[in-house]
Amino acid sequence: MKRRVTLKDVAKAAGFHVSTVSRALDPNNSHLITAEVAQRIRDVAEKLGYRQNAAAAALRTSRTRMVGVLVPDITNPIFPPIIRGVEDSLRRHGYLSIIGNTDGDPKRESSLVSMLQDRGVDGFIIASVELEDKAVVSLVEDGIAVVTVNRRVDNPAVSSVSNDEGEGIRRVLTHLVSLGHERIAHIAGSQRFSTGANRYRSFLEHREALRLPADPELVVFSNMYNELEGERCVEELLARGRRFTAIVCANDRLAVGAIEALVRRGLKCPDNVSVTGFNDMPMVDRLRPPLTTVRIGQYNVGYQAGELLAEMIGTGQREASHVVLPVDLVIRGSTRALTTALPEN
Amino acid sequence: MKRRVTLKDVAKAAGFHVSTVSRALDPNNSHLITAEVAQRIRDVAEKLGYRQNAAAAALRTSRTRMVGVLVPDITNPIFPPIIRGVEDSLRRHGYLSIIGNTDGDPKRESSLVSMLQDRGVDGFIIASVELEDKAVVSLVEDGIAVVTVNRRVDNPAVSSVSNDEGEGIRRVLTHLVSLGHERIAHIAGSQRFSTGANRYRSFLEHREALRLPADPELVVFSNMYNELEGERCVEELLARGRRFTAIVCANDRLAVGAIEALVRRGLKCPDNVSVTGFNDMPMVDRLRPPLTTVRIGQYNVGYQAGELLAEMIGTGQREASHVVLPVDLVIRGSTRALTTALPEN
DNA sequence: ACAGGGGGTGCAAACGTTTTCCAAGACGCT
DNA sequence: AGCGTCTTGGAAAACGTTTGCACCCCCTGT
Repeated sequence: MKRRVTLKDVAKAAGFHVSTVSRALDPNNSHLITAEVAQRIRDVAEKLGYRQNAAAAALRTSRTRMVGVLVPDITNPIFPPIIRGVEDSLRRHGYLSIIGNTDGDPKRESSLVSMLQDRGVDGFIIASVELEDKAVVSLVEDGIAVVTVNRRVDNPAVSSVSNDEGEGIRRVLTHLVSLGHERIAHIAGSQRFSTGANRYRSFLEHREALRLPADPELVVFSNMYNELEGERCVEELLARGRRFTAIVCANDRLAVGAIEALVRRGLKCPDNVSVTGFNDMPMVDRLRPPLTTVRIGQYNVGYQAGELLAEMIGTGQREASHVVLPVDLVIRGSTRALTTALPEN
Repeated sequence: MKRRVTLKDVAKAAGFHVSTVSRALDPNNSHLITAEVAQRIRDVAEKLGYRQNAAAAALRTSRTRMVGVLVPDITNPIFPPIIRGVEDSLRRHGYLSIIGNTDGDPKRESSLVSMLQDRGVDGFIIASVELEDKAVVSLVEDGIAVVTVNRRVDNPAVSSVSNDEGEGIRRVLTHLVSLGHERIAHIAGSQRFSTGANRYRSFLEHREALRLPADPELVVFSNMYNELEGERCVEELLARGRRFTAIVCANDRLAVGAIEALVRRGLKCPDNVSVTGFNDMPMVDRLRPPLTTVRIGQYNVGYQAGELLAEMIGTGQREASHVVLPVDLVIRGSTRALTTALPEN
């Protein structure tokens, strides 16, 4: 384990002062140095295998070129592509991403945030955000660069990159209507999450625009985005005894659970009930039936968030911007036309 | 954005020298200080909201309390639970994990490694490893703490935490044999990966031990762990015209592709051919048919790797150890007894 | 009583950069 | 030729910690 090559070593070898070497090696300052000298220095540095000591640079500049990336749980298949997008984007700008899992717990989130602040990260990308998230808001108020991704905080001063959820829901509903469905239920996400709230709001909005029956009993709220909750919500829906021919779920995992519960109750999807999801998670195209869902550009959302953050850090600009990316409806086997031959029950 | 509180501030406020403060705040050195003084200093630090400047500490000690975690692709559902385990374990020891995706590309891997070395990480956990991985081996030779996880490098000096793959394959084979299968095919993983090589070797070994027909034409090698390769391999198997009643796949994704290709050729799983996977990925229990597979403790593998690495870093111990964790056979619907009369039909 | 010892604290020197401030020389302009 | 401006590169001061060493004081044993 040999000692690392420092600026001083390079300076000695090249016959210049360390400050000159520092300038020559920094693309932003190398113009202060005669091109020829700079080149010679770079050659020597290369030959000696010089590598900047990040800690020293960070100490001097108080910039670490690291950013914190907070997600609820990397194990949830929605997030890896987003993270991947973030990383790919940020790496191109020379930033390293440090990922933390919050488990959707505000305590854990703020503990992670302060842990990362101790490490001096230059900014945050946060996917793990509730509608009211004081930790995030206070970061922004402290002038730290923050971009929320996928979800959004209830405060326009916080930059965000998200999907056009309203459009996704609109597409789902018009698709179902075009298949003849009218009594359409909704398994909504938790209203603490911006996704849950958005999709629910859009559901109401477009249901009205499409002049569908506005029965409040057709909406049931889940507490978490998982299969079990999907099952529970279907049970509850059935218990209410209202007739419905389709269910719009706020999320794929809810939809998977919903289908499971329907089958258990002897109802077939899509024969008796059409079901839609949201997100287009991996594998949902391989289920029986393959899930009709809204595809969001997960990687792209992450990538754009990375770009936005890099720009905010680079320019010091703190004015919030809000990027909304388009979504696609993916029609598969879990939705089917409502034929009149079906019994009214 | 107020200035950060430094040791000096605390020292001034508490009326002690900064070195005393430093010692009081460091659990490893606080015993050098009168308990009462140490407590008073800690109180002051707390009140002022002192937070250590990680860059300065890293510069001084040349330890960053960060580790690099390299995986092929975080988007592959095998890895998130492993990463999660690694992170949870390392965080408990005060380390932050930096994740990098290598895409299985040795160039990218070594570029990431050196990028992380520049950042001065204290060690590496590497899941993205080929049987011969010079980058990894040279890290170890340089005295850097490295643990490979899930996969293993072809050099006993490199510590590893992995699954008992041989046992997994043995269980699969004995399960199939107990169902009456004899002509069992194998879709092997790429032999560049330790997983692929291990599972193939175990397949041969236990096939012989179980006195099954040893037809080399019943083995086909995939190039990558994905569904498309699974399909291709089944096509190839069918093209060879050998009879087989079961396929042991080196990986769940290969199995999913295999079933798809079988169906396309009019063969039903499990009715005509039983298929098994490996890994027990999320969702494979919800496929039709649900996949019989080998469950590996992904989270635990990661967690153990984290523990091992933390110990290596802490003690400076570089002697390699190899942890092998047990696996489980999960029997689901993709395997069925080979009988002419199906009772449950 | 005094030497020796040890525990507790202060001092100051690093760690490797970046960057401000200067000096000196080059060059252009009148 | 003289003056001012620009370019180039050197000196040195930080950045905030940790840590070997010196120092002081008090305690103890002979």
